[in-house]
Amino acid sequence: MAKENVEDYLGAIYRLRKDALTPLQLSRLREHFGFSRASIHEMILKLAQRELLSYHPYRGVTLTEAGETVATALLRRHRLWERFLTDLLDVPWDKAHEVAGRLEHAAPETVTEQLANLLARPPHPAGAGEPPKPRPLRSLAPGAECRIVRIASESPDVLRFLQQLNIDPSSCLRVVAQPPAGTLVKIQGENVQLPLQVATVLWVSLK
Amino acid sequence: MAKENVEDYLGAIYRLRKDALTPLQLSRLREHFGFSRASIHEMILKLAQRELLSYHPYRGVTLTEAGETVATALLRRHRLWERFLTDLLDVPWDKAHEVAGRLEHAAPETVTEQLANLLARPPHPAGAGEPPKPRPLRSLAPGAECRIVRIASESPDVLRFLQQLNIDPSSCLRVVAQPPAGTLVKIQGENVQLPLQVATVLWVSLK
DNA sequence: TTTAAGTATAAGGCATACCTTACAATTTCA
DNA sequence: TGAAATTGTAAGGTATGCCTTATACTTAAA
Repeated sequence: MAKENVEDYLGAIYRLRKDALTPLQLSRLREHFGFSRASIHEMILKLAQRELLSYHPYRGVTLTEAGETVATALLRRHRLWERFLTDLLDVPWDKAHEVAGRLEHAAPETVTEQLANLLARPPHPAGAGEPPKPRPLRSLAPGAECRIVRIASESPDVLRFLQQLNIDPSSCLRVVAQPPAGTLVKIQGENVQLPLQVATVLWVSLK
Repeated sequence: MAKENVEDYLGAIYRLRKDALTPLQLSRLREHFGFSRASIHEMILKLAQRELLSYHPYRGVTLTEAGETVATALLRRHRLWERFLTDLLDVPWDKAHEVAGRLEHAAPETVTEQLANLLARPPHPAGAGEPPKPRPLRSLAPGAECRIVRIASESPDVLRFLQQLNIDPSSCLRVVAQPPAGTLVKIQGENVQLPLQVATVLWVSLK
């Protein structure tokens, strides 16, 4: 059983199960990977046997402690490679996510830690006080100016949408309106309507 | 047929066939990969069918133009990742070789080119004149001072030997003697006898 | 020229992670 | 409560890249 697949499954479960209260249904995994029901099921049984997760038929799966350790380590590596790609290599945001998904498996722990050191040298050595806490974009009142700090989605559709508008973490914008259908923002001098699907995954920090 | 395997075979053939005059025997590949004769044979037939190489039974294989293109591109990527790992992440030389062997498959061409840009910014912005041309260590007379610039081998034994002595590209040394059995050098204040197997793969630039 | 060493090839196997099809069990909701 | 939708499970299949064993062929050296 390939280490890479194990990690991918555990990582996906960790990330998809935002709501830590309920188990993650296998159909969510099915959507995510695009594999057949039977394949997902097969893998889940194997992972359960290894005690990396527990499986409750008709309910879903939950990571065990061991499984969560693997998943969080993977996530850390993923984020580091992603930052390396975007910050140092200027790879566009959505592509970085994809490539990081492969690099994260290729480099051993020790190497990734070195990568963390490299990235630790910040390009903008921090100013004075604490940075403002991130908040969901949807929580802002019209008129607010902010900077995007996180994109809480991995959906290719969402990432591509943002990519096309040249929006990435660090983009600055002003909220124009918050109609129910989404959020209207002014970014780089242009008014843009962000559909709910997109607006809800953006986290920003106020200016 | 996985892209990765194809590349590994073509890359190995390219590198092992130093002497471009004669085809590379399958037994060399067998030594290199440690696979069975039958497995090597099987892959070679597939690659020949794709016209990435030509196979002459009992003689060996030669890369076609297409095959060579793949191999040289791979080699370039390999070297870039290797430099990234050693120069920016301080990964030890032998480990960098191994890890680069996996990273080189994970990143697409475009990303690797960005990596080349990143590495192009030299840490020691070049001084005045041209850097001295590299020469084989064995060609130096006793007394010569030099810096290692290249290790023209991928044998794990050689790399490990050098690693243990803390010798890597950038190490400085002085030639003490050139007996037939190898090269006696003074490095970091210590006299070390480099066996021929090692001495012949070291390229240096004079100080 | 014969023989040993090296090389080619065929045939059959294994494990993995996918697949489809078909059917059974459970849950949800009208 | 009963039908519809979802989910689980079994059975059998595919492709890949590796394996071993066995036999046949070629080369090179005595």
